[in-house]
Amino acid sequence: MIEIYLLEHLLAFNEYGTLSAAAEHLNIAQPSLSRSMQKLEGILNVTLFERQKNRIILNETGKLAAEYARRILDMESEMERHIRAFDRSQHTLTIGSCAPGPLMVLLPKAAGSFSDMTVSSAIDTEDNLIKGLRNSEYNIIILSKPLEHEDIYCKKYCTEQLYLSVTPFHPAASYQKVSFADMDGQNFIMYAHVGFWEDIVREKMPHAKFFKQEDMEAVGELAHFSDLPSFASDITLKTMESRHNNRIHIPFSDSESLAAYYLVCDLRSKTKFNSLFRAL
Amino acid sequence: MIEIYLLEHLLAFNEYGTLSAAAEHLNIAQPSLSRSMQKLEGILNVTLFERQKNRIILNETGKLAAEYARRILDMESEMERHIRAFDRSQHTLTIGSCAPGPLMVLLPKAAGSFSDMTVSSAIDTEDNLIKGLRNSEYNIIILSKPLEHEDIYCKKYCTEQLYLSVTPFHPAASYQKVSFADMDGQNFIMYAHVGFWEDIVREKMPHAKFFKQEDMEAVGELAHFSDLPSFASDITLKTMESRHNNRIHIPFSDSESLAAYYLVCDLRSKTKFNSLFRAL
DNA sequence: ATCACTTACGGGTGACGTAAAAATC
DNA sequence: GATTTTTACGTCACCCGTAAGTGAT
Repeated sequence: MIEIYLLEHLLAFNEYGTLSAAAEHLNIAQPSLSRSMQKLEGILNVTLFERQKNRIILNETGKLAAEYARRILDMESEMERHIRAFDRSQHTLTIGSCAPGPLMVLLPKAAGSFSDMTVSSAIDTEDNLIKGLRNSEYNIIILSKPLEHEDIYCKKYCTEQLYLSVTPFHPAASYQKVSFADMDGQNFIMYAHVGFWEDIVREKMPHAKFFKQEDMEAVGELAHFSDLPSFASDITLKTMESRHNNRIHIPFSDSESLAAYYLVCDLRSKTKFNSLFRAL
Repeated sequence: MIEIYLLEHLLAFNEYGTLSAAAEHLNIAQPSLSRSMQKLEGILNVTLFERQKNRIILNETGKLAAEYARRILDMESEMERHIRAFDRSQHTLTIGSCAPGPLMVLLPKAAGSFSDMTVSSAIDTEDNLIKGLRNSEYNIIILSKPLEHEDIYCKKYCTEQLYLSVTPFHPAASYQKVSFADMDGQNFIMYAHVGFWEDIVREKMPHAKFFKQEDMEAVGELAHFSDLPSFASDITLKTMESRHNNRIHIPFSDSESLAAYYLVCDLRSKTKFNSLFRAL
């Protein structure tokens, strides 16, 4: 059998035209390369070069050999790349969600159920989530609507109620409930990665402005030191105690302010996640 | 890079299920194979096996690796096979003909023009000749009709006149000319590989019987020691003097008994054969 | 003289074999 | 006890580098 290093040497010679130049690029001595080419000819029992006294050129057979060398080396590279990627995917659980709320609940449990795996997560649009599930970029996705399909497992997970978060001095502070219409036109502090919530508040409060903060900490800081209203939810109020500071939280009354979440995964991989699903 | 021997080892393990069995078939010691598998994992920086105390099994990543190993080794085998075949074809000139006559003239000249190449020849049907030229099984073919095509070079080569060969005691021995109809119904000795001539004599003498001889020598022997008529041509009479022994040769009068031959080759390879074509 | 290739020779890596240990059946 | 895998250790092959030689530019 022809070992890979011989194919690499052949390919380098094909690329650089002389043994010396190719040897230079391969970081080996030139006589080594000379011997490699002779060895190749010996293994194949075929002449690959036209040899002049101080010049060596691939003949037609040699060019064919170089072509095969290229293909084989390409396939080896692909093998290494693909196997490493596959191994990564075997040890990584990627969860995509249409909103951060359900991740706050799910991620700790996932980390517990799959302690040997790296759990990563992302907020994405529902369309991208579904696409990503199909091409294995996501292992589990969380949608705000159920997804019915023969190859898909889908299970209702939890709900999330949106709250308005204001200082005690805000006019709405004494309300029991508040509607989007009540707050339209005001300026809000908002976390940048709220997923589908952004679509909802922009649609329901078309005249409002939203000061988006990339950093979750920044939202807390700004809310603490400014009078601007912001958002919260039953989930964030439970998981992030700090958000209560000096703020009054009033549930929105509109039906859109109550979201239902659905856990979705590929039916083939459902068994892998059963331990997690049962723990919910 | 992963050397080929590692892929061979992996594939053998995949096939035989245990290191010991695979090592046996590879004709290496079993610890060597154990180390090869560890080395593979090291190069890829990936776990390929589920290891129990005295058992080792490919995991999903390992199965994927074995699949790639199979593909790469298959491609290597194909490379070796193809290159050796190509090299052979580079040193072999294969001439196919619809009849043996023109080969008798052409082969010596081809051997002279291409002294560094092996010249081989075959008699075949015209359909097979044309197919064989297209897929490079033949480099040059000789047809009884011209072949017009944009990628094809075609040149009139020579003619061949068919003769009847009889003993002086045969009724036809005194004829100046003889027609196929005159001889229909008689028994002939015939060389088995006369190509398209067989179609012609069978068609023109539907009631004749032909005793086909695989061996060219056998035709001469039988003709010498029997009274049965046989065939000759202006070409065979010129190139094989022995055929004259005790025989009278009378030309057939039918138009079909005069064949015209055409040299045909691929237009791309015409330059390679120019020296031969000019020598004609 | 410089460049390009080949041959000759010595060195070090690493692939292999043998031996032995540990674990399972 | 038989089988299977892993670790340890010594050996030898072979791949590489250096040096030297030949021929061409």
